[in-house]
Amino acid sequence: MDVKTLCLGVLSERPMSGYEIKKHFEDAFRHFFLAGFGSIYPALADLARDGLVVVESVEQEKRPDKKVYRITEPGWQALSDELTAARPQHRVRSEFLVLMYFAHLLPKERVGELIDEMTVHWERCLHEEIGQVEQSSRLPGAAPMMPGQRLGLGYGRLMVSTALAYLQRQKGPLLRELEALQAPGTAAAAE
Amino acid sequence: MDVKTLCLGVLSERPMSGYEIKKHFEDAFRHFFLAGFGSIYPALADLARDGLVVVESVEQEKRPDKKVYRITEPGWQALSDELTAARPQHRVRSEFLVLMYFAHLLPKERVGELIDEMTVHWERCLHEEIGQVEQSSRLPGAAPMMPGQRLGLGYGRLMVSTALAYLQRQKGPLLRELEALQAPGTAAAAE
DNA sequence: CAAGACATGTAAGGGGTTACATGATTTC
DNA sequence: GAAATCATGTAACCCCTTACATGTCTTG
Repeated sequence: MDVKTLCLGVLSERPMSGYEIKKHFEDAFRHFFLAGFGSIYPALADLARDGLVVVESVEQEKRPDKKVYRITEPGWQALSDELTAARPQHRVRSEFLVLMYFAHLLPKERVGELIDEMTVHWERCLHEEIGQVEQSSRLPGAAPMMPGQRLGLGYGRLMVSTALAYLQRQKGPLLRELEALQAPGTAAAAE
Repeated sequence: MDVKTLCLGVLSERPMSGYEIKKHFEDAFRHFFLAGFGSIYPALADLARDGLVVVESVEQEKRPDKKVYRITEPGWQALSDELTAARPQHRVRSEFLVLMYFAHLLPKERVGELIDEMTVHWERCLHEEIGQVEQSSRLPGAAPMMPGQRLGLGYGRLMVSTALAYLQRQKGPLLRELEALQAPGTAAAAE
């Protein structure tokens, strides 16, 4: 499943510009799918070329023109086909855990810093997410969240908070074990 | 951080062939970093070209020759530099959660199947992992696990089992909500 | 006055996945 | 007899990331 399908997907909710699509990506599936302008704009151009979306230029005052994309009938069909054919994959690529795996090769101060950095990152994730959920639920007329969207959001929050708690539990013990390794009787310094 | 660094990393434990490195990747960091032969073999060739590893061809009876790679002094330095410079990133790419996000566009039977498929996958993950941990701890002389390695393994197990429990909790409610959406008074079938 | 939001794109490059190519041995 | 394990590699391709390029308006 590629960025094109994701664009079609968000356009199934309502017409949007490329810029808005990126924001929507960040709001809706930040913790399981990300894409930059460099992938979104070419994807939209491809979709338009293939007739899966139509474009309308909207002039704006005091702003650059906006190109609003709207999904077409063939677009709905393509989206449906794509969603039906897609395998439910799920991959994690974590440089952080790789670094932890090799923690015994690093100074233990650095290991502590890495854990702290990850902690801060995940805490920000959690707060931003909660903020957004409150935003959407606050607006009375806003489109109600679909059940699957709630599931995804709940999943993200659960994973991040679980990971955070685990890290906090493990940090102390890990650093103590590393210390014990690096100085078993203070005799290992000279090779 | 790329496959080259990961190869150097596992070679810091002991000399290995490309084939063994792939197995090690699968054993040690299956749930946060994967690489196929198509990335490992070229990576090893690059490392050898740059003098970060040396190769020794080992002839075998009834088997193709093996090329055993060993890390060099410059290799240790490069590994150290790489680990020091690396940012602790952590990305998830989940087609499964994208599919759940668009669950309302799918037949609810398909949604159930997707959840079941993911459940089976994660259950297998968990069992294989437990099997491997038991294997390594059973062998008395085997290299004891480094603290960071235990952390990574624990993280993986916790995440997978948490995700599994969440999915099982949410499956029923999700399907019921989708049903309610698709038939609000049995009137939505005709567009 | 700087930073960030709004707004759209291109081009190069990098890195990984997939498929192809080959072949013996062991296990079910 | 088929499938899995052991064993190494190449080549094409695809997709994404990053950097570049441009400009206004608003907010701190």
